[in-house]
This record gives sequence, C-alpha cells and structure tokens, in this order.
Amino acid sequence: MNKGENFHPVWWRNHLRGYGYRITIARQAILDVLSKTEDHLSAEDIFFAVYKKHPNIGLTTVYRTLELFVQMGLIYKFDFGDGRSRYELMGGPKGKEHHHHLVCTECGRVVDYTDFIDDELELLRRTEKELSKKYNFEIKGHLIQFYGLCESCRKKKEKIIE
Amino acid sequence: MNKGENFHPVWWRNHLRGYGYRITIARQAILDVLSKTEDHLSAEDIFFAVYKKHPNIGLTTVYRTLELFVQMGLIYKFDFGDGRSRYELMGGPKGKEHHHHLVCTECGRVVDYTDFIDDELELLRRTEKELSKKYNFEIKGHLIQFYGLCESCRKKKEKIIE
DNA sequence: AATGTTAATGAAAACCATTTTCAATAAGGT
DNA sequence: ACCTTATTGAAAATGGTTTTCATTAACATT
Ligand SMILES: [Mn+2]
Ligand SMILES: [Mn+2]
Ligand SMILES: [Zn+2]
Ligand SMILES: [Zn+2]
Repeated sequence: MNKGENFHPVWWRNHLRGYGYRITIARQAILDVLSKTEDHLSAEDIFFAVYKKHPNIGLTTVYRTLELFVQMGLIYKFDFGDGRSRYELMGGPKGKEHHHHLVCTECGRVVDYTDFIDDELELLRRTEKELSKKYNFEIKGHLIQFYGLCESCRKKKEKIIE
Repeated sequence: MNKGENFHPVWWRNHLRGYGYRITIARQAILDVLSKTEDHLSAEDIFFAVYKKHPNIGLTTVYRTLELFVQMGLIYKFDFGDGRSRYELMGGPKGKEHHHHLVCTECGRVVDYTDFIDDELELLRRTEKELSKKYNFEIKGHLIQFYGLCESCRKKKEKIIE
C-alpha cells in the first residue's frame, strides 16, 4: 500500500459526514496533504501541494476549507510570528497528539516536542485550576512556544563574529 | 504631581539617548500613553490616544516607533489572535514585570497574571534547559497564553442555553 | 439514471493591518 | 544661526485573508 496515499479515506469521510458536511475533492485533497506532511504548512503551501494533482482547486477554497477544519477540530491553526497562519493535523490515524513548539526566530524552523517533563503537565493542570478560580475564567486551552536559535543559525552567527 | 503625567521623562530620555536615538515629541507621546494604561493597546489605539494631544502625529510614525521600542526592548509586542498586534510597556518605573496572559476567546479580554509564576519559572528554566540540550536550540524566550471564557461571556452563554 | 435543492466552489474584487516611498521637517551637534 | 541627517506625514503599495457572486457539483429524491 502506497504509504500515505489516500490514507484512511473512510475516517475523513465519516468525520466530515458526522458534522453534516459534503465530501468534496478539495476537502479530501487538502486532508490528504496535511496527513502526509510533518511540516507546519501555510495556506499557500497547502494550495501548491494540492495544485500538483488538482490544478483547478483555488486558494480561496483552501482558506475556506482550513477554516472549516479548524472549527470542526480536525486541525490546529498556529501563528509562529512570520505573518501567515500555519496548520497541522490534529486527530485521526496520522494526527499528532497535543504538543508544544520550539521556534527559531532566525530561519523560522519549527520543532514539535511532546516529551514534556513529567511535572509540566502537572503544573499546567494546577495553573489552569488556580487561574480559573482566581479570575473566573473557564479555561479551554493553552499555547506554549519557546523561541530561540536553532543549531545551524547559531553556528552561522558564531562564524560572523569570528 | 499629576499621576502619570509625563511620568519620569528623564528615564525615557536616557533610555532613548543611550541607544543613540533622537528624542522626539512623537516618541515621548507614545511612551506617555503606554505608561498610563493598564490595557494591551493596538497601534491604532495608541494612535487615537496620542491624537488627542498631538493630532499631527501620524499612524505611520506610531508603527515605526513601536517597532523601534520593541527592538530596544522597551515594550512587548503580543498577538492575541484578533488580527492586530498589541503592545505593552516592559521595563521602567511603571513597566510591568514578566508575566503571562489569560485571553477570552469570545470578547478578547486579556488578563495579566503573575501569580504562581514562581513555580512556573522554576519549571520553565528546567524545561528550557532540557529542550536546548535535546534539540540544540539556544532558547531566548517563551510565550505562554491560556485561552478560555471570561466570567461575563460564560454567563451570556449560559443564558442562551436556558 | 435523471432531477432538484442547495452547499461548495473559483475568480475577481475587497479588506485591512502593516510597510514602503519620498519629499519635507526638525533634532541636536558645530 | 547653520548643517547634517534622522525622523516624520501623506499617499501608495504590500500581502495575507475574506467577501461577493455567478457557476458547479453533492447527494437526497424520484
Ligand atoms: Mn506542531
Ligand atoms: Mn500583559
Ligand atoms: Zn534557525
Ligand atoms: Zn469574554
């Protein structure tokens, strides 16, 4: 079986239908792209990836579909500070579990990390609890990102200084 | 002494001069606005606040000045997901200490919190250390935000359901 | 398999926060 | 006062995203 090729289409179809949406070529193609990549793609990235097989699908549809999938909870939408949103598959067969990000401020590289230190989740839970009590907030989620310099960017800077 | 009125101008002047920049009316006015508010203002918010006393200062200058202050480390720039950047004073006499945010996804309300930050800081340091070792990142900073529903938005939703 | 209803789509235009351009102005050293 | 040049305001440009609107295609019904 061609790895990733039309990966578990049944799952998407059920997921879509379950929400009362129609199953279209564009939606399947976009999910297909997202299910095959390890990267954090922008709308335009996805548009170009889809374009290879479906040059008739427009960027507008990509935006609309991504918005829909975010609302459905199928994908995550992130902002890493480079002026465009980036998307990542959430649940499903190839979906990633909850994780946080490490972002290089120089080249934009993004690293997922899921190997939380044991206490991290514990502290998060505790913080959420205390915050919701103190500020009367019903906390639904969190965003945690670390910013810095990746290895290659650090080396480049060292060379310049020498 | 009029509270906040031209608060410690000497401090700004030194801070600016220390970086070799000229002290202009626009820059002082913008710092003045930021030093008087507890809110997280957008560039436009700041423009309007400045406009009251200085209707000749343009939005372009506000953007340029904010960008400069961010580079100088005088202010923070945040993105709370409503499509515009928001700014907050960093150091100085009225500047806030490092803190994280609680954001209402319904009305956009933003709450600063500095509580529990001791535990958090400790854990953060440890996490940063582990991450920088494992992924060869030189970590420079972090972004932590909790998302949820503020009290009034929660109550509104409850009423609708009833 | 044909039909009807209506969600979904593509192309173009609009939107809107932010940036760039460029000639005019003013900060601060002499 | 004068000079140099950083800073400024107005207008135009930019670029990611959204809206508009006429056309197309999903899919339930026949
Ligand atoms: Mn990720
Ligand atoms: Mn704040
Ligand atoms: Zn890098
Ligand atoms: Zn709210």
